[in-house]
Amino acid sequence: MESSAQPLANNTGLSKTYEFSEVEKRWLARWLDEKAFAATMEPGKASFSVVIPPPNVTGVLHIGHALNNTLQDILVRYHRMRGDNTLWVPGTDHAGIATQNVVERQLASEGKNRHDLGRDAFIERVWQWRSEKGGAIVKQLKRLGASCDWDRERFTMDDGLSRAVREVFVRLYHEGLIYKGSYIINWCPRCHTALADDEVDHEESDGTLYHLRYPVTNDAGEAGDVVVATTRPETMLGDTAVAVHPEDERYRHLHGAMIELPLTGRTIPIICDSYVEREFGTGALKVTPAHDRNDYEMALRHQLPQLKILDDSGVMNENAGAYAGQDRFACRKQIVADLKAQGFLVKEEAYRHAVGGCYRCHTVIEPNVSEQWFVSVRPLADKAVAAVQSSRINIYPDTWYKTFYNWMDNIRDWCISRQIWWGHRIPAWTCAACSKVIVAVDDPDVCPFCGSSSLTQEEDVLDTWFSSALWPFSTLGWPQQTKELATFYPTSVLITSFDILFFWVARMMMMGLHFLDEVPFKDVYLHALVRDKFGKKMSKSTGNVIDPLDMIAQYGTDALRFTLTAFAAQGREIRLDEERVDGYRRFINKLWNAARFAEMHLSQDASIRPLVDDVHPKGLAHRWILSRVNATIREVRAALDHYNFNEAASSCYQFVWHYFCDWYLEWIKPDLFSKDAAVVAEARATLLGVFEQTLALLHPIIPFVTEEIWSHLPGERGLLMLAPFPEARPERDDAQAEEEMGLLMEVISGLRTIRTEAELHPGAQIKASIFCANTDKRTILQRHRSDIMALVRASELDIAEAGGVPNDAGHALVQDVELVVPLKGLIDVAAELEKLNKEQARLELELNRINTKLANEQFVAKAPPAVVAKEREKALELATRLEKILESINRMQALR
RNA sequence: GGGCGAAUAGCUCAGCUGGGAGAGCAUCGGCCUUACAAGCCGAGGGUCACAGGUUCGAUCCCUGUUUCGCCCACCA
Repeated sequence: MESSAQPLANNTGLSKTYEFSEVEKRWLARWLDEKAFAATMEPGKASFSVVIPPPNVTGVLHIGHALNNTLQDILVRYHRMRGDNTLWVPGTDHAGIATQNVVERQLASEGKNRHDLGRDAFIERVWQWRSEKGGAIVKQLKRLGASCDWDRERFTMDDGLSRAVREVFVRLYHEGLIYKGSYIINWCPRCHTALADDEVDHEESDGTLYHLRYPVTNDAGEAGDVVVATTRPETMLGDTAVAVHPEDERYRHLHGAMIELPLTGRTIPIICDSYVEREFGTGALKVTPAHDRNDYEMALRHQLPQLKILDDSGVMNENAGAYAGQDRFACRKQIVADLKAQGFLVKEEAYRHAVGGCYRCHTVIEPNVSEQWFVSVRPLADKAVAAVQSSRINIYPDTWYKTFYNWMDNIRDWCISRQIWWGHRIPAWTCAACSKVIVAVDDPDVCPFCGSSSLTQEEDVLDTWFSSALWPFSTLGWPQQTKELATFYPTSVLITSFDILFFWVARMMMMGLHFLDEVPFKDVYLHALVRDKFGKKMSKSTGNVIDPLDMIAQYGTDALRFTLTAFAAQGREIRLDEERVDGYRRFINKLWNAARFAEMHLSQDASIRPLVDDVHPKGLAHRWILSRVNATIREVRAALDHYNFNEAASSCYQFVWHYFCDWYLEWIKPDLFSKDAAVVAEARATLLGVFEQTLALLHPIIPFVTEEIWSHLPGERGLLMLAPFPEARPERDDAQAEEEMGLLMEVISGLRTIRTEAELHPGAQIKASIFCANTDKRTILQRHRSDIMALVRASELDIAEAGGVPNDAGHALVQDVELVVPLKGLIDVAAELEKLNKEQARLELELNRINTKLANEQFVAKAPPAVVAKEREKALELATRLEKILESINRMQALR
């Protein structure tokens, strides 16, 4: 057929501007309709699987989710395109306390509480809430483009997972790794439940350190005083001893003495314990075993009684005597006042210290002694540590290893019971007849020990993290031996935020290794927290929250995804700046416009064939861009294989904008418009081939725009998301083309610089000379003479071995090549000079005016300093501009 | 108290086992050149925190200092 020298009709399929909102909606629907995200389990293929860190069912998508799920989606799409059996399991977490709080608030607004409903009705109510509102985050994840296998969505409370929870609990119990015991735990007086150590947030706060005088009664008759220091004076009502360090000389005479505890009339002993820090406070420590962990442990060592003075709501109980019924903080004030009145308060000093709060509701937690269920984690932790040490699990970035080991070495038993209703109720029953405890997977009807049918199930539920710990295998069907489990366990990588390394990641390792004897995931990638651009944590109260849904609405999902990817450098906190999102939106737009250009040249050419493997274009630019594509493919693959997401993004960006658009497309324009059909065909084929590869390469990061463009490229094609991921083809590496293009690009840039510096009109045609003594380089330059001329707008270009540089010429040297552009005669010097002179006059006038103003003492003294400063700035600016104008004038005059 | 990390252009950051100091944004100058002014072509801008050391050579490795940030921890 005839080659077309005309641009093809403007009636292209791609709209002039990229309407991301419409495109995203359309493709998401299509992907879901076609079940393109569904896992495959074809024999003989490699497997790639990921389980989503299940967001709380109460959650809404925040920027952290957006980051987390973008990174997962990139890997999942990448591996799916590589042809692996790929599964991404989605789901949500029942989030015990958080969800119960939400529903309780709802009830409160109706003037009710959960006890009004009773346990069963309340749980029913939570399920109802979940079916109405619990799916919000799932929709948002879809909108983000998350290519999860949505038909496999799981919920930590659904039947299968609940079954797994029971199975695990029962097995651990019978192995002696779960036990019930009385111990001091963190108690939230608002949520009315125990909290694990890591569910307590310690925050610095300003408090007061009270020094209290306790009178000593000594049998020998030498009465004296001991002064103790405390931040929580109300707990003195529960003191059962005062401790001093055994080697503290100051208190040696008091060993074995007794103290008359003020306000209570109780008498308590002085004990010696080396836990006491002699340097702190007075060196004497009041001991309140029921309400302080260290005191509790000390009390065990000394067989001291535990006296509880607070109830579960943080209200003083009957043991508080006259203070019973007071709230703990009100009581604190009262006690201080009373002690002061009776002369027992020695001093108060301001004191900054860390106070523990409930991680859900931020209520100050109260250490409390109670009956709880625990997991003995030591044996489980040892397996996890061994797996990491032997590299069966790798952690990225590797800075986390040390933290991980350190934490695992100091791990304590895990308190797994929670005194709430929403969650997996502990599968333990007590027989009223024989008092034995039955722990079983299935609800027992009768006591297996005595046959009695009066069994009472444990009231407590399990810590939310208990079920999350099973997530990698419970979601795959365990305890059944499913095909999914066989295909996808262990999962390939876990991507999560570092702040749940211990809550969750470590516990998954323990459970996976214990029950399946295999790691739950081979790699762990811990990403940073997303902060604002000043490095501050985002929080509603600070008002610096960047809402991903806003970003999506404003800039598009792809722009947000690309931004997050570009920021995801390992081991670095992410300071998200909205301007960057806008910047990457422009990148998407650039890609869109390149697509429009490509489409213009490709769409109506029925004979167009994409580049096939055994065809090798001859044109330098084609060879060069194919070589660049190869390099980029390698970079992106290597980056993704090593979780260097930012590098993948930056390679793509560099390739698309600078190699492909700035150089390649500009370079091949003459080819595309050529009269020579072979030249046109080669250009079109290469353009199509390269563009296809580019889209495929970018797809994992920006799925929507790439899929849309892909669908408009000529030829029958399926979904891009299921197309093969590009592979580097060594036969297309072309060092020679890279070198030649490198030289030409430098020469062209050099000539452009001369043009710009000479202040030539960009449209003006120049006559340039190039002198190059190097024969090889000169040959290259001569071969591409017309390319150079096109790209620097030269009407004439001499390429010679050597020559002289005239005085009135722009001159530059790149790669041993002298670039010369004679300036004379290229522009209308007279007209230019007139323009410049006018500008000079204008600037001088203005400058004069400001200088006069600044010379005026009155002005400088009385005007607001900011105004004066601004005037000075302006003067400086004008002066520099004037200087430049004068330079130009000089140059012009030299040309005359 | 223990541990970890960071310090590179005005801003946000790359710089992946030692040899060229880089990107995006912002700034300045010039352009609506037939994909893109959401663009193009150019330009300016850095004692790579500081001080030592190793090396032919240090942003990079070592030591110390300073300043930030984070995590863990029972000093009441």
